[in-house]
Amino acid sequence: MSATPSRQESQESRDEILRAASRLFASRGFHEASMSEIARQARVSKALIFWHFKSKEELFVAVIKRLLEPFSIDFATEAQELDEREQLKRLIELYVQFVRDYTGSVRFFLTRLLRDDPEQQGPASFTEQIRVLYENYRNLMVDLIKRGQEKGVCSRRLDAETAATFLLSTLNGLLVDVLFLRTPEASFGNILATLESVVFTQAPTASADPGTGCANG
Amino acid sequence: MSATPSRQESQESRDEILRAASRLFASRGFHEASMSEIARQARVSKALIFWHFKSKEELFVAVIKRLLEPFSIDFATEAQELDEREQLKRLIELYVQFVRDYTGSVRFFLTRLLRDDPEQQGPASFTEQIRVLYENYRNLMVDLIKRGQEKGVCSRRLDAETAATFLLSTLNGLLVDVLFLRTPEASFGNILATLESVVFTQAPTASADPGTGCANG
DNA sequence: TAAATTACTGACCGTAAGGTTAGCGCAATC
DNA sequence: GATTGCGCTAACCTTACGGTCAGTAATTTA
Repeated sequence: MSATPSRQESQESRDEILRAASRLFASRGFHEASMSEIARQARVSKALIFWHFKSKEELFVAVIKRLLEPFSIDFATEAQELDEREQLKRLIELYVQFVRDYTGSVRFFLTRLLRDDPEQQGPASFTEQIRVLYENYRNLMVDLIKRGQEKGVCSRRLDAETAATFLLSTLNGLLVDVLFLRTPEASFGNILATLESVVFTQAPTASADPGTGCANG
Repeated sequence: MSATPSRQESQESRDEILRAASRLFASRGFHEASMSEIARQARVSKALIFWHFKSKEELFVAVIKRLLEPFSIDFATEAQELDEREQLKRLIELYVQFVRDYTGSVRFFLTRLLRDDPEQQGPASFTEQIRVLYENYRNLMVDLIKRGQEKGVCSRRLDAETAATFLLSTLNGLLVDVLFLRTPEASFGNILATLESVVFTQAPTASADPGTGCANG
């Protein structure tokens, strides 16, 4: 805990910088987050940042990498013995949980996604990375629904692709509501239940469920 | 079309500036859009911008006002003789259409919404304005659903508030999909149909509808 | 037609940004 | 125990920003 630099403290200062940078990039965006401010918050000199990372852009990329880490859920091995219904529920739960836990990062991602101008970007671009991640999650969902439909657990009213899009859209929308418009989360559970009533067939495993699924006039 | 300024050309140059500013603010955000670049694109001197608007912030506000104009839909008078079912459909259609027509503005709004940090803002803030607009739209929807439920046109499986949240969430999610992730719009129609099957009771006015609403096992 | 006003510009200013450089103190290597 | 190199900083450089100002040619007012 002294001012004597060592191999190990180098790593620590690097981390400190990444933490400060994450915070600032997330709350202000790339351009409004200044290197001086990052340095101040990380309690190091600005020059040290440029010693660790050769440009602001490189620092940014490092931050992104770090934020993206928790996304790599090894879902396949995590929830193998559950049936399709429960696996799907768990997948949705993971999504909601992730957004809750990493709200800052999600905001950050969305901001970047929104800003990056349409099309024409290298395949290694940030937008592309996120799209791939999202696609993977989505594919997992499509597979689950397909298998669920084969076993009669999922409704066939929509094909799996459409059902997944529907599911994800509503989840994303809920996310937008809470994140952007700051709607109270009151109706959240209710809505998830409705969602489930759309993708699943009638519940075999009973749970606290007020509505009985299908209303007619 | 000469270089002679006149009362009328003042208005024209002002418009030119607003157009350029809209474009740049939308594509780059507030901070990355520089006054010099706006001036260049509007083909006027930077000083003229400061003659029309006393600061960058003021220019920005003027741009916002302009972008917000098309939002004021006088829906009430537009679709009075339709029944609740058709009115709701029309309301959804308007939303989708708006997002399609003003994608740039919507991106812009979202970016702002995302950036403005949580809470603590004057009630006249931009975020607040948009939230009010959104609330109005939402209330319209809630009212329609309530009336629809009374007349048996809308399903009672969800209370009107929750149903509206559900509807809007999915719409927003679809929007995010198309806007952020650039998912093909293929499944769009299918999903809207599903949405309708959730909020409405069984269709009295028949249309091309493959699924029969309720599947069991 | 002289004075005042309007619409406009080029040159300029202070500030803050991203980035560089010269060099410091400490730790390990020989 | 001198030398090498790592971790780090203060001070500096260049560039681009938002914004100002003095001035000018045309138009309106008198």
